[in-house]
Amino acid sequence: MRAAVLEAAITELTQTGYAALTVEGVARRAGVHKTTIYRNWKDADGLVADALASHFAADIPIPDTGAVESDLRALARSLVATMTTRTGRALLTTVLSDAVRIPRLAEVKHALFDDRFRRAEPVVTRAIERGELPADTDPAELLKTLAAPIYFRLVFTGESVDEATADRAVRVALAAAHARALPAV
Amino acid sequence: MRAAVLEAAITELTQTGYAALTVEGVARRAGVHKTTIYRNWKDADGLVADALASHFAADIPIPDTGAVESDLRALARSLVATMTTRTGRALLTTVLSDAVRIPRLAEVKHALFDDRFRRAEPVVTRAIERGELPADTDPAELLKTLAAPIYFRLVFTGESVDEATADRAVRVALAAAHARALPAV
Amino acid sequence: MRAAVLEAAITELTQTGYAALTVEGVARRAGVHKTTIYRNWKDADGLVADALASHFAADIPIPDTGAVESDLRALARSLVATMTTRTGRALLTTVLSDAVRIPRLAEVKHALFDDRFRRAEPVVTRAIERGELPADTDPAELLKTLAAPIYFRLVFTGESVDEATADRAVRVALAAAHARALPAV
Amino acid sequence: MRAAVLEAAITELTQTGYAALTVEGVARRAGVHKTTIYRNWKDADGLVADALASHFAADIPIPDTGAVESDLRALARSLVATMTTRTGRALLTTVLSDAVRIPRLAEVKHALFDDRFRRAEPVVTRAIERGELPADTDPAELLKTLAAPIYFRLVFTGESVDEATADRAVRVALAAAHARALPAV
DNA sequence: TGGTAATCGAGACGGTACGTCCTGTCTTACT
DNA sequence: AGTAAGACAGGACGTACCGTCTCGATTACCA
Repeated sequence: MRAAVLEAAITELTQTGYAALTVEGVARRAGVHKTTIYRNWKDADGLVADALASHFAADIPIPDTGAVESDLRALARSLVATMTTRTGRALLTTVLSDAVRIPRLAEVKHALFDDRFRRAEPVVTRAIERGELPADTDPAELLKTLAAPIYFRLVFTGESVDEATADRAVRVALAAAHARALPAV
Repeated sequence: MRAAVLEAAITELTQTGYAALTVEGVARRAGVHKTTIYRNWKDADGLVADALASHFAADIPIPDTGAVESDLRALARSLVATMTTRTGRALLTTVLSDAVRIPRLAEVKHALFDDRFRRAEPVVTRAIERGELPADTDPAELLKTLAAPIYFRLVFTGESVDEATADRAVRVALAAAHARALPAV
Repeated sequence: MRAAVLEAAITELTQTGYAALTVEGVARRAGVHKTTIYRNWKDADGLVADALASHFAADIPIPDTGAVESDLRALARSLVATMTTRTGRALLTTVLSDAVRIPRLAEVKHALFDDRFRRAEPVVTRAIERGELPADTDPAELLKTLAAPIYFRLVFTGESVDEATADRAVRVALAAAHARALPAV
Repeated sequence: MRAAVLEAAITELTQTGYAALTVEGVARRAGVHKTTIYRNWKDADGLVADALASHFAADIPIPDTGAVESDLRALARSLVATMTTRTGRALLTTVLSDAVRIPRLAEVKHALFDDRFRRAEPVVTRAIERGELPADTDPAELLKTLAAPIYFRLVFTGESVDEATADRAVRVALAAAHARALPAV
């Protein structure tokens, strides 16, 4: 039952959007009574948070190719792949819509974005150990510089986002990392 | 009347958020009847779009200090200043909430981001003419690289965003611009 | 203009009924602006009252055939003819709907029903003078007895009302008039 | 709940009339939410029809005194008693207001008038069996002749209606019934 | 003939009610 | 004990009219 409801929630989310999602709609789609949902989740928000969390729970693999550039490229491309699906877009708009006000959504956002970066940090530390990056490189910072333009294009400008975008992000991030060691421009 | 409604909409937006905004609520706050709003705007969305547009209508000044770095710094800092107010944050999340589905919001988003960048392009072209940046630098691309990490922090990670963030963005953008002329890392 | 509005009101009355009649609807149909109606009539009720009064203003002829039975028959048949038209029915339901509460409608009712009887009284008094009816016959009473079953069928039972109904009403009224002179049954 | 709503509807009907009755008003008075009314009744009309039906549900007793005159007198007087209360008058005008257009009201009218007459027919048939009335007397016809002047005065002329009116109606009805056996006047 | 007044169309406004959809709580009955 | 079913109070939706108002534009009349 729980699974059916969560899946129905994801479907509604992708089809009608977060704003138009209703508990009754999810219940109908899941073939379940409204009260059943209210028994298991506090809100529509709680339900959506759970649905998103369980749907995106599958860990993304942390690449280890031996070279920082290909590692970063793999990371960036997997990010692009995740977020250009219909569901990925739904996730984005949902989480951006009102996460500030809805604690459960903020948690999901944290889990899906911040944690993802933290888990990828070894990619950077390994590169530092290999001497590919300056010793004082901040892994979190570099990864944000990597992700930022991708998310920016996804969310703000309507531009198409593809592997080329990912690769360009890698170049920018590496350039910035190397530049950090140089005197300010 | 129109002004009162738009202002009330902005207030509701900052206080209760986009999802919880109701036409009746705005009408109450503006001291206006619901039907008056429906006479002038098709939707709650249309109203919100108008409110956002009018709120951000004040043109940001395009700096021209004679040096690309200080120009970019001025741009980045003014962006940070705009978006770190309570209202700025609220409006930012509103615009992002479901612009995919709501054409009027998409228009506002376009006006708010794309147009803003276009108006700032002279900053980059002047720098190219002065020889501060490689001749093949893409102005739009550089400006996106500048804005991306700021918006990214504002929207995704809960980190504080301040002038230091702005300055760091300038460094990254310039590093990336110069690196474009070099062979790929 | 006045004429166009009154005519439009009658049309609306017959087509959509008194309850569903709106000032705006009448204005639309009359090709006139709403305010014009409000300038000339206090209410929808006032408008309807005027419309009915002017439409039914045409006096019914008072017959004088020389014999009470044919006089009454003419009266009854003209009543049937008036009230079985589409407009006549509209008049009936309008006037019955809420005349108690709406003074202007009560006036119209008075004008259209009571006065009509008063004008017909000579028919009875002439019959009394001719010796066709007992000297103590109450003209108003007799005419009400004549009209009552016709209106009753029109308004209460859905039965068809035609000339036969009119003639039957004449028989009953005359029987009652003659019986008045006899000892109570 | 149902009872509270129906009672509230009757009260609104007597106080403000059919035209001015609103679903929200009834809901307010009944201490019930608007949607509850819409769940149980299709329309304001349906609600009113139900309210009227339940209010007049109390069967009028069919008299059997052994003599036609006193039987008819009892019938006529009970009719007068029912319809001269404030509520009775209000409900009468409601039923007549627009029954042509509103099927539910037509049903109620049918139940209120036709059925009531049908139930009273034994009064007449017994009188025929006793030889008090001609064998070919049409019971329905006689009862209509009895009721017509009472309703006529109630609805059209503003005259007071009392027991004397009832008794006069009895005399007229009996005179007409006897006259039927005689050659036409 | 030119100004004044009346009359009109046009449409905005605050307001009431419409009938619908959804919320979140509750009770009942099944299983 | 958990569920389907569904009633309920409540809030908001977007629409149709209400009756009032202000604003020109058009007449028409009179000075």
